[in-house]
Amino acid sequence: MAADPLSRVFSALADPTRRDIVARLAVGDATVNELAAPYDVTVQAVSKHLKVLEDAGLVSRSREAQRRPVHLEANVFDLMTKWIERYRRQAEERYRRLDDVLRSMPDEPPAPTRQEGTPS
Amino acid sequence: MAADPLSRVFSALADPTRRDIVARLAVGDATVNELAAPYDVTVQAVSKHLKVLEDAGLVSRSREAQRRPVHLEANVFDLMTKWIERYRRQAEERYRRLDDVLRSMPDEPPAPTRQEGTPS
DNA sequence: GTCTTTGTCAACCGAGAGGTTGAGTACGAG
DNA sequence: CTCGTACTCAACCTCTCGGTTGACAAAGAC
Repeated sequence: MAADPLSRVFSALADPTRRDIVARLAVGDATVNELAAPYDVTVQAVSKHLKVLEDAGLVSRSREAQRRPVHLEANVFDLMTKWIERYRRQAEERYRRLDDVLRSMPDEPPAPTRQEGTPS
Repeated sequence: MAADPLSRVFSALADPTRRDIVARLAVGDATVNELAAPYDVTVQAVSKHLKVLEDAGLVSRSREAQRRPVHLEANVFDLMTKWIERYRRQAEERYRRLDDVLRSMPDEPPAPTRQEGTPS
């Protein structure tokens, strides 16, 4: 089922229906039937989607009579955001440095490390 | 192949190998063979992973003799970050409001809207 | 008690993902 | 031109995913 938490969260949100459900839940808690209403799929299918979201930690389900209100756990987003920010920053930093290097390189390329066009 | 861009990006990053490749590329561009080296899978498999990343817009491949240097396109992360931030903020805002309501509710619960026990 | 509502579980199905091997392409080196 | 290197394309295989139907559990309503 994808062992690591990060894979679970990413793959949970890789489905448009599930992202839609998350968007709906951001407004407020809802029952399974309420969540299923907008889509032309069976309630069972939505129940499966909720299980995926729950396994990813994005959602929690409590018990209340025969209803199972679904609640969005927004804090799990942090896991993704941290991962994304880390590599974006790293890549942008690298880009900035490369830019500096290119700027401080008037004519003579001093032994390129690897990857280089050094066009004409 | 998942029509919408957001699904493509999320599902591209749902695989640990692909996230690893992204992490590697954040350090600097690399060829397919260099990227394949750390893993015990064939070069073809890595090439497929790169195609997925490329289709998601996370990566670009140029031509340089017979090498195909792979480059990380960090700006696509924005798509995800925006989506995530939107609903996280919304959910947190909702939580804050609920908190306010609970705080400004001394004893008497004034007509519960939905979902409520309010026993006896 | 029986009936209805709400939701889950199990089994099945078709499509796609991720892996393999094998052949083919593109390019520089000799 | 021939050879080796770097990579991709095609076919195949297995396993997972999203959907279905059908049966079941749990808890009010009557």
